[in-house]
Amino acid sequence: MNQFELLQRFQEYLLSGNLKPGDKLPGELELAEQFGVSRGTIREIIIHLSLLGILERTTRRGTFIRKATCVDVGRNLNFQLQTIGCSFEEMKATRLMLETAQVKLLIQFATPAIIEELRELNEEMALHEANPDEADRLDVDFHLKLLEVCGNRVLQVLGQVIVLMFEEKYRTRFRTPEAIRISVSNHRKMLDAIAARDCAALEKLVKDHITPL
Amino acid sequence: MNQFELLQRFQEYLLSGNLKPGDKLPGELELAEQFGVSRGTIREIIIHLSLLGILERTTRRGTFIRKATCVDVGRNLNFQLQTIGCSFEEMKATRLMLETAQVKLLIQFATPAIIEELRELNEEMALHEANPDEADRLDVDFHLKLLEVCGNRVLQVLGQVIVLMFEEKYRTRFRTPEAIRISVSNHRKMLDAIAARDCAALEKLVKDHITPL
DNA sequence: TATATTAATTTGTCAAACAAATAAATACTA
DNA sequence: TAGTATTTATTTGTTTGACAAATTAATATA
Repeated sequence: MNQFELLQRFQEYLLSGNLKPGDKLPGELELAEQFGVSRGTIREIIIHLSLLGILERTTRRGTFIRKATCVDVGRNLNFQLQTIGCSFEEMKATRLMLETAQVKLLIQFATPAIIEELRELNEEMALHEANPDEADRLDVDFHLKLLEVCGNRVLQVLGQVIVLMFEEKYRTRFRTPEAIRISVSNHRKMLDAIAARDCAALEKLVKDHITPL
Repeated sequence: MNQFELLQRFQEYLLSGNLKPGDKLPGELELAEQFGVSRGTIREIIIHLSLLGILERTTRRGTFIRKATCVDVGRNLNFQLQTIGCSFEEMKATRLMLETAQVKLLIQFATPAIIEELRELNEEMALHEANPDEADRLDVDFHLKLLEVCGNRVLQVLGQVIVLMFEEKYRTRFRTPEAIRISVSNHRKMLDAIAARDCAALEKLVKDHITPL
């Protein structure tokens, strides 16, 4: 039995085990015995799933089921895409496409409370126009929050992948206070359009926000 | 140094190493020394990346850079999304979104030669309406080919992930000869619309193709 | 020079060991 | 008896060593 088969069996064990986030798995030795391999071998599988964010290992306490977040999934996918080698233009076009697709969902699902939350995030970003790193982080948070609001976890994962890739590539480009100011301003307009449930306006704003990058 | 940090360092090592698919990595012992850990520890990282499809391990020959295919990415992502618990409806909505976004690109990039190639794929599928497995495979091929034509690798990967996830879920659903016949027929109409460079028609066909699933 | 043999390399797998810290069990005291 | 302190067992994190098996490199031989 090779590693891929063992992983397959372990994944089935996880999916069919009525296991909830927070549940504790048996110890490594017990699992090893259960799957008929040594501790080291089953450890490699456990660690793989842990690095994927599906399991959580607490030292000297055990292995637990973890509720993998979309961020984890996105982070992994991001690295895999990087190994494939995609251009900035391709990323940009895809981002525009994804965010255009978000427009209708945002207008449908963004409650006033959510809009307020987004405004706060954006205004916090406005305070850091002299600190590109922090502004970048808040910009990512802003867009991840937008994705969360859409209520589609598949879209959310794909969108997060793009946002994370973008941030990683974008870090190397110039990030002047003025550019940050423009971003914040664009976000404000977008939030206004969402609040006004103005689909067409939001679509145009999204386009104008991404195209100049 | 924990495993996540080690993984990070190893990923940076891979990305910054001018390494091409097929290149051989140093042996496990050498890598262990290089990263200041034991063989078992670095092994766990290597195996993780191997299970992700980024590295390829050939027994008694060594570890090699692998050109991770979209299939690998899709396989992993599929499991991760399952652990998150994405619904079929979420997948369907995302697929509709992605394929709608493809419309313009298809009309722009699909040369007569490519359209002919797609027609052949589709007609081969028509021959297998009594064989759901084979028809499924050809259906996947058809959609993967469509994605390839769009000329955007990011979109391509995201689209492939969805198509592959779809196929995995869809396999469990009924696949009657009639359903396959309808799919083939839809594909024919789509190809006609592409050949005619009729954006609106294609968009509608895509929607009608996915919505009933 | 070409071939055959030998040696070195490398992964796949297991076993054993120890540190460190937690959790459980036990003993002790008021 | 109840609460606390101590001891023991458990469990992960990590390293080391070992061996099989097969490939690759080096060497010896014809």
